[in-house]
Amino acid sequence: MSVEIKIALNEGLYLKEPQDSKLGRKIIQYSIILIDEFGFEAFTFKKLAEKINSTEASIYRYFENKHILLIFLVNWYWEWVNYLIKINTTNVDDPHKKLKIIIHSFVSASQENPTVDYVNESKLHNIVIAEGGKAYHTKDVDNENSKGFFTSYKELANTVSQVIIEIRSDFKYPYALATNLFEMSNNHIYFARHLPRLTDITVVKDDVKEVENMLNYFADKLLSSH
Amino acid sequence: MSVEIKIALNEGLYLKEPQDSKLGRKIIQYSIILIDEFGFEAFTFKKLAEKINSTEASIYRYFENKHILLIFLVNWYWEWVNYLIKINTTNVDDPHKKLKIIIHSFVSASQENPTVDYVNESKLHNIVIAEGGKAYHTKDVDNENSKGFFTSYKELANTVSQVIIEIRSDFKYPYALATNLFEMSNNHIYFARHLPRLTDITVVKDDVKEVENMLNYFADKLLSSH
DNA sequence: TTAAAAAGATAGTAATACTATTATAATATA
DNA sequence: TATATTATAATAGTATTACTATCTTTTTAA
Repeated sequence: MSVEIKIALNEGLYLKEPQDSKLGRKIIQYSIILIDEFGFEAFTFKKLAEKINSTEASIYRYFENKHILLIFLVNWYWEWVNYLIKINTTNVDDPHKKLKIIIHSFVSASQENPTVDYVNESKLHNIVIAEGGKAYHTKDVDNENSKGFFTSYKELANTVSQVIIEIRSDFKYPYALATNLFEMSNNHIYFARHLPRLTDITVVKDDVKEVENMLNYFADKLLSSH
Repeated sequence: MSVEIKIALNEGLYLKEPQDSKLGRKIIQYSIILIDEFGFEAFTFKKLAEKINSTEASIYRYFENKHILLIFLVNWYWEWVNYLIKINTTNVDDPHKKLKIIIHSFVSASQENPTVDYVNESKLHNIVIAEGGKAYHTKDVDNENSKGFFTSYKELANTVSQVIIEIRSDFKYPYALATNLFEMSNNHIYFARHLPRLTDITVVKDDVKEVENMLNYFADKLLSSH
């Protein structure tokens, strides 16, 4: 038995649902590979078209431009993490345990099953780490936000904040802590790899347990009652 | 009496020191204004040249490209904040007080004196908030890091981490907390303005006291001894 | 089998991110 | 004050990027 997953994303993010056609899935698959390899700035639809033996024009039938494609991919990741958190926390009652599972999902969702065959979750996580902020750090953010392009992130923040409130209902900053744990996870994996003097932890060969320990320490301390 | 400040930055960041000539200072001044107005992606040397009645070629004599210019500006900000922290914490012995001053500098360095006449510190802070991450989220980060392009951020992180260690010498994550306070400050000002459901605080008319309170709360709680 | 939809092929445009060259203006030094 | 040096401006040009348009061929679905 295999589990079929199709992650439903805001319809404004694509001109034609890429998950429903062969070419669309190839666009997702190879855009992840190329953005991971060359970085977002050097990534172009032309290079992608060459890679998948298609044309720029065909790719433009799916995505308005590469910026929207990036938002699509990052949303996919947010949804994916939210989905994993949900299945991994069902039947878990202790909110402290739930938060540990959440933090584990933040640092290593990419190593989880089930996987979607045209998405390399590990590379996608690297894209979120290195380029994710560019999805919403743009002059068009208010307009894009009004179209619901960042709803998945808000839902993820909401999921996490609910658990935080379960732990301590009087905690003043549940949303900020939720987003901060997510951002901090990505930031410090990036720092450990590229700017190690900006952090205390190390990441050796994708072993992110130090990041996980740090996030658990921060969360526990911030949510402790004394 | 006026205080002359010249912030010394890594020499690899420019082809010719822009702070030493009229045109160079105009490039700094109006690049800040234009990046703040149009965002980094839509900002071009051509637009800047038109704005200051000069030419693209002349600007290219100062900066290799707009990405390096962004790194220059962000470095300028990091140095500026570090400088303010230093003068505002001299003769302050209590490290708790020092950390409060640091946090105040993070959220509102731009409202401090003394100022440099060709730098609008408030707009520069907005650039750091909205575009700052793009300075080091690039495929070239390791190469640029090896040239010392991010030294100012590391020095800032070091300054702050020393104070953290003064407060609690056994704290395991002084650098991570230092950078996290800085990143969190910028992130949550941005979230409050553009993606309010990702945070708990509000920022009305550049009044960032809620962010400041939140950072103080986080820092105190994380560094409390029980 | 046939029509509709999807994809491919090709061409073209405006803007971007530069580089090169030459001319002119400002400044520094003898 | 003349002259050399340097800085800036003016102009032109190129490769690449980020698209748009149109037409043909292939695939799929009724």
